[in-house]
Amino acid sequence: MDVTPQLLGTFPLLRTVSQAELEALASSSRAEKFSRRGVVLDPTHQDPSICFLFEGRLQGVDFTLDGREVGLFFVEKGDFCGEMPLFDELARPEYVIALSSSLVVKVPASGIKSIMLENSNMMNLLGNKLAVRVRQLTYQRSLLAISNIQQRVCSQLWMLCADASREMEDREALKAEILNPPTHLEIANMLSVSRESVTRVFQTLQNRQIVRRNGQNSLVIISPEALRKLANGK
Amino acid sequence: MDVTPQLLGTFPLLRTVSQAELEALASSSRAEKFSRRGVVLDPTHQDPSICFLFEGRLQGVDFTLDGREVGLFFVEKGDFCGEMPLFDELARPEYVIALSSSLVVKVPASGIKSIMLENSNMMNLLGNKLAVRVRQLTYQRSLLAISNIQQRVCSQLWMLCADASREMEDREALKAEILNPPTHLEIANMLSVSRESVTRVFQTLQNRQIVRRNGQNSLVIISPEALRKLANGK
DNA sequence: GAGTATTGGTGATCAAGATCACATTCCGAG
DNA sequence: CTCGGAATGTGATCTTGATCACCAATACTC
Repeated sequence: MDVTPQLLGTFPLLRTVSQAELEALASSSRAEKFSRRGVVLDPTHQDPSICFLFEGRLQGVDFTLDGREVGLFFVEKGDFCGEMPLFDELARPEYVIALSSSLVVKVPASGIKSIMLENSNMMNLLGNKLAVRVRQLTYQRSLLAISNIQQRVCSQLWMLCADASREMEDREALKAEILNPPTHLEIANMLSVSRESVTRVFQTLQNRQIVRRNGQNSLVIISPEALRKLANGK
Repeated sequence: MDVTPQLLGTFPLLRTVSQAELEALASSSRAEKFSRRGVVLDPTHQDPSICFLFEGRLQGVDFTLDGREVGLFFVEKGDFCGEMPLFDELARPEYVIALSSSLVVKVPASGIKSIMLENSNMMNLLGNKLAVRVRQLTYQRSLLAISNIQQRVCSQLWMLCADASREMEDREALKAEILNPPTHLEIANMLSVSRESVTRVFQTLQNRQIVRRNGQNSLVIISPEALRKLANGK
């Protein structure tokens, strides 16, 4: 499918890129469709590209030594992913799949790289992205270091909760709803605990009226305060 | 203590910075000495700085929710740390302490930031640093996801081994010696297992002639191959 | 609407590793 | 040299969560 310079210009990262450069990028880019669970980025692939998400939802995943799949981060509409090779020639640890049917624009990393070296606004956005990633990973690391399972699950829920409220641009009040919550199995894999343990934690949370399922794509946090306390082991 | 522009110029990151800019940086920098376990960087501190290590050895650390200290990465002579605030205004998750008596030069982040926006070589080095950090964290994350303790400890040893060989610029042959190895307790904290478990793993490794203590600041990997096998659960 | 895959729920058993309680060795400081 | 504090070594016990073996509900497909 064809990619127009106008389309590329709608993405925040490329807002400050000149018309001429956008045209050059557009001509070497291509739009691709992926269905649910389609592999958008594969680290083994040569010729790396940056993926701009036009429609749908993506997820960065990793694999444990024993082959389980673990969700790492989400990519929402208007955002991009695959930026690691811009800074690091070595094999990047990036696997990205589509969570729902998605439309992405793939732009070769080389093209972006030459532009970004001259464009400090872009550099800043990219650097910021990496910094956010470092913070996220550090937090995930600290989650995995928690030995008590109940705390671990609650902390993860707490993080999802915080993520959700950030997206809502509602920074003050913590939004007490998680949309499209991961399944028990997915949470279990993220935290490397057994699926059954996650289910049991959810049972006690529901019994104590701390969370509630609201249909299959919404989880309501009734009492964020109680959740936070459990997450901190009180 | 006074900082000369010449001194700053010796650091790889600042090699491409002009004399005039180095002078400006030098005048707002200061050299500081830290003794073992001194706090070099504190995230709660306002007015962030980049730390260039002139002499000694530093370590980035994090704290678990229950207050244990966990080593994350090392900073060697000639390297720098504290770069996160250059890309991210928000609270950075960086605590850096001195492992041995160290001499560092602290340069205000604001000064570096304005220079790096114009200096694409510097930008590249900084971006690369962040990318390396992301890869490291991803790997550490995957270590913590391993459920078997023996595998976990062996994987960590394997990583230390790889780190050591990278520093030696001896990329081909894996160096079979770890200098200044962490104590059992430190390894235990990194992997969030009990200190006793680490000791027991080391016992079996020594019994099987896979590793050997060589004085108190060297650990020799006699059979890297056997170690790798254990790390992969074989 | 029937059949199948996915998700969620629950008890019983079991093993790995945490915890506790020590002993020992090592090392630096005075 | 001696003292004190790390670091290491090792058994005994106990707890937690993994594993197994199911069932129930739901939703996805044909």
